Amino acid sequence: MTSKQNTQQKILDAAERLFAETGFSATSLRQITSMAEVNLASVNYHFGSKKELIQSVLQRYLSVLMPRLDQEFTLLLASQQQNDLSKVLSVFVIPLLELNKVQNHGTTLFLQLLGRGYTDVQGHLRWFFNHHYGRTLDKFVLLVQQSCPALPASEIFWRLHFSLGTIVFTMASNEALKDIAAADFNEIVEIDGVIKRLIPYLAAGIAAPI
Amino acid sequence: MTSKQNTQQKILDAAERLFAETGFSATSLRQITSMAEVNLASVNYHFGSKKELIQSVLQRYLSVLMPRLDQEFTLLLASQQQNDLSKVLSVFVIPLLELNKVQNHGTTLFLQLLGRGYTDVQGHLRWFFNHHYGRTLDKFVLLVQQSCPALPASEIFWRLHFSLGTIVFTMASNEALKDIAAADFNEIVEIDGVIKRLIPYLAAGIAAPI
DNA sequence: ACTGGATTCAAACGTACATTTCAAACACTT
DNA sequence: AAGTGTTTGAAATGTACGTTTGAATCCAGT
Repeated sequence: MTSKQNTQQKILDAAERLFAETGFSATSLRQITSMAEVNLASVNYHFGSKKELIQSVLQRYLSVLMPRLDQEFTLLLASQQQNDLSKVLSVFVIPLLELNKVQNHGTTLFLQLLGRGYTDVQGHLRWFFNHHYGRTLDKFVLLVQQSCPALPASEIFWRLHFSLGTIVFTMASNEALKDIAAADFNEIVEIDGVIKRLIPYLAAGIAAPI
Repeated sequence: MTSKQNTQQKILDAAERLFAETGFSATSLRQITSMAEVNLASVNYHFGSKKELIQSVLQRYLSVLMPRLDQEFTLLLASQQQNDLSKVLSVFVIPLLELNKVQNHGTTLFLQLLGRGYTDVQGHLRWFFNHHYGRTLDKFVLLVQQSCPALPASEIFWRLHFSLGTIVFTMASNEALKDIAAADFNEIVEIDGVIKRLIPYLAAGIAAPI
């Protein structure tokens, strides 16, 4: 039993690193298993298929993050007062940073994986995500609508997708951006620095006058 | 001579559609050549390799767009007055929409391809782009800095990359977003509608208070 | 120590890919 | 109409992939 969990975990650890770095389709099971130092066949033995491995990799983070977010959203919704948009967005910060407890550099890894999930052609991921966590997302949209009563729902729809793009793209190219920032501005930026830079940008964009 | 141009063009037309839809690596030369109704070998004959085909596909748009943008940037820079950020960003609109003259749905196709260029793992594209059009981009960055004198250069760097993410992601998932908007809000949005929705969002985000 | 299910292993399978090859077909000049 | 350089065609090459297989190995319960 211990060796089984060990192998599964070794596969998950190697897979998430490679997936985050180079994307899902561009990462082969052979790369994963040789980094994890396990047999090639063990991926299909333990996870069934590459597709299911991808979902398991994401699930390790989502199962921690999403209930926390759901709890925060519910709390804010119950408060019945109109919440400032920055405050609503800031709700993400702590739960995201706590993913570092799941794994070293967990926050960065998760956000990169999320980005890959949207930019790689992985239709099953979109379904998987909506099916498991659609309810929680609905609460978030409601909160944003409440904090921007002047904006029509359709405008909010577009701006939230713009924002998703900002986050996803930033995280997908996070390594490159960090390198450029270090070279051009002598800035050493960690993931929490990026997140805290994102908040005012997103808040201003979402709440922009029409 | 006519048949040569014909085959090359047929390949380019099919390639750009498939690349935009499913990404560069996920599109095979077999898909391209069978959609274009040409022989498999003709891609390597006319373009040398898949990599060079990708660059040619992008170049068809970039060679029209970038000189136009460069011209506009130079004009704005010469005006010596402090330009409003929205005005700077709006400079993109007409040149982008004129890509529809290059090809049907040229604007959408180009922006989707641009997105793929950043999210697919295609290191050669980043080099290709910077090498050919780095000068023009520098002018744009300068304009943004002039219009946001309160912001430090490093902050502008991050926010411009956030904005690139917004654009690229939006265009990569353009089809899906259009469908959802149509279903949920009875909205029929074309590419120029998306671009015009983007401008205030981006302008507010880039100029947000720190 | 024995047994039976869980796990690992090396090897192979079938498929798809980019690229190469070389002969056939073509277009254009003379 | 012949000849020449350009373009296309069908086939093959070699590589990499995800997945499957069946035997070998491990290990807990008796």
